[in-house]
Amino acid sequence: MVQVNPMYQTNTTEPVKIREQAHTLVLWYQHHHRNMPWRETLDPYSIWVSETMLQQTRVETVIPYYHQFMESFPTVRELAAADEQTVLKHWQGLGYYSRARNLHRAAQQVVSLHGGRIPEKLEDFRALPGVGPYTAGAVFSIAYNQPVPAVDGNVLRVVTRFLGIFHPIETAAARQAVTAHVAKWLREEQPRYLTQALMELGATVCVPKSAKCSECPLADTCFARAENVVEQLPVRKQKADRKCIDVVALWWEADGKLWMEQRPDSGLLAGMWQLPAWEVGAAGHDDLALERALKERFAEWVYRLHAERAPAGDDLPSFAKIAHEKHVFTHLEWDVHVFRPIFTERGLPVPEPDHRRPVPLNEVHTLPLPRVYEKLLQQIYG
DNA sequence: AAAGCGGGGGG
DNA sequence: CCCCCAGCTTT
Repeated sequence: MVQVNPMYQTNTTEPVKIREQAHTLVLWYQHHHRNMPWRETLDPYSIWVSETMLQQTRVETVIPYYHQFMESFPTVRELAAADEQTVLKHWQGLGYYSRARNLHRAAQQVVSLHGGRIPEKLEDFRALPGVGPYTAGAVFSIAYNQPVPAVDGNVLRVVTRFLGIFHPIETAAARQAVTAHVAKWLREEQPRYLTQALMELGATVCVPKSAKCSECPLADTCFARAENVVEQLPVRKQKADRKCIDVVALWWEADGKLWMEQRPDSGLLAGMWQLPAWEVGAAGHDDLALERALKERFAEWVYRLHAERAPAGDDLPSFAKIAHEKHVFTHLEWDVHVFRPIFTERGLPVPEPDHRRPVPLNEVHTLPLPRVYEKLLQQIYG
């Protein structure tokens, strides 16, 4: 259990104070909120889509994706009926692609298990893939106006500052304390407005750096404001540092088609398409070492079914480097080096299409591509 | 509890 | 360069 500083406990947690705070928050929200596409509807499906896109993603980034997505999939039934690659294509560039695949599967479950209506029982909605405590709280409080807390990064920042919670926000104790306080506020106002007020306050006033405390409706009784520790909250644990990995990728064009590969069904960039590529270990290889590594992988792939025709080491085709792009993920870093084969006169065996297949050049852009490969293709096409 | 999972905007 | 964003799932 997280103890709130006793000095401020009476300021913040008395029932009459809770009511005042909730009222102040909603009043502030009604005067200062920004307009957003998903704030023009109470349709639970629309709000669910927007909340899913907004996970770990800024509002400005989401807006164009939201419009396109809702135009293509106006209802949960149309989303359920779409194929996964089409849904992923709509998500291209947003990141965290499991969100799209989970939302798609969840839509199918809504149709098959709930008759196409978004569940109104919290337990049922929460059981859908990709629906965690935040999303459930957001949809239920905003669309259904039910007092279910929606605690996101904004709310964690606002409330840890307001109450002076110094436990790292990754811990269950801190989140529980924040959630409990939000639950008290929710009972005093329309959940729909209270939830959005907290998020809006965190997004526009109680921001991570240079918070605008002079504009804050809670400034009077805010712990961090009074103690001058606004910039020190919330407390976060430090995360492990990134690994850097060299990746060799292949540009192999023949007969107007480009060899592409689909990534595995789980893990990083699951289900997305890229140039045939192989990770070759920690970054820092020189181009000669990279080419050598690619030769090995290439031979393993292309000559696998043609062992008798496999040329000896020096007779393998050589490769010319044609592009390079560094790409930073949250937990790792890729140095992607693209090589083009320089074919010998007798040519090469054609591999069996599996997760790799030749794609007509004018169809490559229809596949869902990770950002880094989007950039590389752009570089190479010119 | 910790790690895996994208991408970009802003200080 | 670092931080962190309307988080969820798996281990």
